[in-house]
Amino acid sequence: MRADAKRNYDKLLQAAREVFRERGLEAPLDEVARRAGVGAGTLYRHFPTRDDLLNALMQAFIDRLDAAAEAAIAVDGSPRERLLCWIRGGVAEVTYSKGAAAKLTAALGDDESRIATKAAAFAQASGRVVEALGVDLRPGLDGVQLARLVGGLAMVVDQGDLDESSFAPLADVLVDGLLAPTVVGS
Amino acid sequence: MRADAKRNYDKLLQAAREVFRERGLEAPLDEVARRAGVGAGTLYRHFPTRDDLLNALMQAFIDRLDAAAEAAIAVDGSPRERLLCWIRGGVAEVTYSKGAAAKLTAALGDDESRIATKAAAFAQASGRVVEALGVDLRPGLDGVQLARLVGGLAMVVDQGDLDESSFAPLADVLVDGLLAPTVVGS
DNA sequence: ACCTGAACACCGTTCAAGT
DNA sequence: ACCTGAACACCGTTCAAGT
Repeated sequence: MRADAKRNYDKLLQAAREVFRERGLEAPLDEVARRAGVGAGTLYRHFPTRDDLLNALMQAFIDRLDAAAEAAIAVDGSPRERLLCWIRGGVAEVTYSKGAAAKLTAALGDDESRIATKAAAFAQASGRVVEALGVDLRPGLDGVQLARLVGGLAMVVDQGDLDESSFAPLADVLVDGLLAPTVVGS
Repeated sequence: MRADAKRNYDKLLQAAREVFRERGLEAPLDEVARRAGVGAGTLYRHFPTRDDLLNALMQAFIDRLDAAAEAAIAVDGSPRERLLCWIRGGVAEVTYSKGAAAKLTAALGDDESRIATKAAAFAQASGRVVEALGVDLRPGLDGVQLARLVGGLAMVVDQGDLDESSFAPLADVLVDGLLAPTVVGS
């Protein structure tokens, strides 16, 4: 890639990061080009669709999501506490940008999605938590299912601008439902 | 309301019902006006915003939701079966139109929403199920919380086009988390 | 009173002309 | 090769002119 192209590519990513954070993932793309100081055509050359731009932005997001999963697995406490840590961490990361939860959850079952690799990373991070919790979880649960539930809760938070006191009881319901019957109520 | 105005109002509702069903809740409004055979201005006179149009359409939807709640309460079986019936019925109604789940869930905590009355009806239907299940449910649960969880699951189904086999385990997680600890695992 | 539809605004997307 | 930005298309919304 030519030096000026690389520079424009980076300027677009930085501008998109700012614009999407301020105005959500449906923000006008011409604002992204304008703030990056490039023509509209340059944006479309580098990122043919909005989701391609989003996909490039999401690398850092996935890194944080992986870190949240590792942190949850490493929690020194009960299975319940480890699971709750992942649900809290996962929801917090996935709701970082308005609309991201819906896009990621939709991409979980769609290989054709432009952000399919990011959704797969979300499912894999969930899968690592599932494996770490092992027999403490209800049998048959897999990473995709857990990611869907975390994504669903994240969408509720995203749509409703829920604060901590509204979020906590919903997370509790999810945790109790996810734990193996013998552990529930302990 | 003048006779011709009433006629246009009804034609717009019928056209919107068809267009929203075919193309989702974000379908172009000029298509609604075109199919109703009226000018664009007439649409905006009767329904200043898209959500006002949606709100008018949703009356029938709320009636079906109420019926689903009554049916769940009347189920001759365990609390688990009654709750599962409501979750299945609620999700089925709320996902009837693509995008409806997200709109309704967002409106659950927003009195300013143009569909606030419909969201309130959703919460009340959930609340009736909560009351009917009484001590079988985890303590502290209210209709809004249950509606949020049903809405979250409905958004997951809506976003991912889930089939029955993918939906069932997620509904099971929710049911187990919602039941009182002493009942879980029975 | 209510309706029509042309007109304007906004934004996504393309492409001819430039460097 | 890559970039620019004018141009086109689409759709939401308004409003002057009609009935």
